[in-house]
Order: sequence, then C-alpha cells, then structure tokens
Amino acid sequence: MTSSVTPNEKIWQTVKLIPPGKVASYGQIADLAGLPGRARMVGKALKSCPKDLVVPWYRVLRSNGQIAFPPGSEQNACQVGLLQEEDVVVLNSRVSMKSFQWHPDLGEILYKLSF
DNA sequence: CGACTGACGCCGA
DNA sequence: CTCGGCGCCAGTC
Repeated sequence: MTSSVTPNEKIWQTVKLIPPGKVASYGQIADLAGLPGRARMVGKALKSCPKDLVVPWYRVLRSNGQIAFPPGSEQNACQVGLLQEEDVVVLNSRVSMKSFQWHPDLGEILYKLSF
C-alpha cells in the first residue's frame, strides 16, 4: 500500500511476476505498472536494470511478439536461448504471442504489487 | 534552452 | 507484408 516506489521499481516488480514459459509486451508491462502509454519507460527501466536485481527482462517482447533486439546481436541470441529453455517457441526472432502471451491476474497483481 | 534518441504502441494507407 | 505519422517521456548533446 502506498509504498513510495519509483515507476522504475514498479516495472521491475511487474516483470518479475511474469511466470516461466510466458511472455509479455512492453505496453502490457507499462499498463500493469501503472504507466499507460509509457512503453518506452519500460525499455528505459530494463536498460537501467541493475545486476543486483534479478529481472527476467528476456520475457519482455514487443507488442507483436518480436524480440526488441535486432537478429544477430548477442542480446537477441541470449534472449532467444533463455526463452527456449522455458519451452517458449521462438521463430525468426519472434514468439507466438497467441500462445505464449502472459495472462496476468489483476487480483494477484494488486495483491503482490499492492496497487 | 532546444533537438535528438531510444529494449515502444497504435492506427491508417 | 512494409512504410509513415503521432504520442509519450527521460536522458543526452
């Protein structure tokens, strides 16, 4: 409740709630974090993601299911590898959101994040 | 102070 | 499918 949490931390918390084998989009995370339309902030937040904090940033993709990094980059390969390890099918740097998009439970979100 | 950039999203043609 | 435009905001130049 009313914990003084920076938008950045909210984003990290939300991303951490993503269960294995599932993925979420930047806009979705932004919305759940209380930042509607601020998908870019999510990207910035993940960029600023401190190593001390364990955040499954690799579970965050674009709204169309495509990986945020260009194919051939280390980050992209790493993300794909991690996703595949969680039974997530990745084709051409893309994921079938239709089958792997995360369906957050508002009740659980409100409970865990105390919004 | 303004202009540009960026792990983005959505709508229209 | 691709391409262009608008919104949105923090950080950098």
